[in-house]
Amino acid sequence: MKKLDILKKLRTSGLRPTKQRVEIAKFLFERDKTFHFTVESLNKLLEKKTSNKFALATIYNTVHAFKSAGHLSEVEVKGKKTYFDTNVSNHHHFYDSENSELIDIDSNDVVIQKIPKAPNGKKIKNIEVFINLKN
Amino acid sequence: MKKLDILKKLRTSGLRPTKQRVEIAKFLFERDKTFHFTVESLNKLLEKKTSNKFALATIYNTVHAFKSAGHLSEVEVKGKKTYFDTNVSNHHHFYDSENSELIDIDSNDVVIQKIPKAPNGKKIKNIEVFINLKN
DNA sequence: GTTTTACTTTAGAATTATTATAAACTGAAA
DNA sequence: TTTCAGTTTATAATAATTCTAAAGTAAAAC
Repeated sequence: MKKLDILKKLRTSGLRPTKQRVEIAKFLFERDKTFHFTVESLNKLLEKKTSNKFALATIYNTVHAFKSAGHLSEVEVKGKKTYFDTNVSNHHHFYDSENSELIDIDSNDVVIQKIPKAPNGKKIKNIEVFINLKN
Repeated sequence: MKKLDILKKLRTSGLRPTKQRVEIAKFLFERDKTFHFTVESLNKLLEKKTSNKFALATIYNTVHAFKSAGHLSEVEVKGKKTYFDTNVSNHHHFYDSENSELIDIDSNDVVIQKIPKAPNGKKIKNIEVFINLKN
């Protein structure tokens, strides 16, 4: 994803392309593979990789703004930190608790044959499959 | 589950049956349906239902002790609070984000036809299916 | 282009959930 | 009963996140 696309991505989702947002968006979205992170890990990586330093609150603000705009998704992981994922399409995860690592699973690699129907008056929004790993 | 069974349950898992543990265990395990809770919700319910009041730290200690002993399981739910479940068998969940409610799904009600193989050197520990609900 | 305006960033305080501490307490072994 | 290790408790500490309000800045209005 090129810089122009980043600007477009931000603008079309109603996010003013400030230098912080552009910098963070480039870091997050200019990559081939999907990227999983917590605010803490993102902060550390940004400190290393970019010359700019961002207030921690800015990273929280930005990540939430990106999530609300649909550019990031939140992943269910046990523990107190929130995990985010640059893959916003419908997909699943391996979770390796040894090193707290998430690995994407393509939606087509999981086939569910049978699921219960939703309770009274509710509908199914989405299904998330979590495969926990051990050594 | 009767009181004697509660005592046995605690003793056989190496937990000294103190009056706090017995009281909390009775509240958690003497019921037909499975029970989902956070430490906060459990604390509130215990305040109402029992005459005794427990230090918050005791509830944390006790819940963790029960979890370590295999009497409670932890459920993956987005957000910062930790959810626990009195159902420790292998099963799945509906999650209704409208009212932060978890509903158990019997293991047999979900059939997975195809899953990817685990990454290099890793094995699959377990599979958790999460069905998010909407209205 | 300058001014204005609304949105954004920032540092630090506040909040929330959880864990640690250390003194007092209590089951159960001796 | 005495002893002792395990437990409870109030409180302090920590960790992750959110709030606040002042200063900064992108983009609209002039």
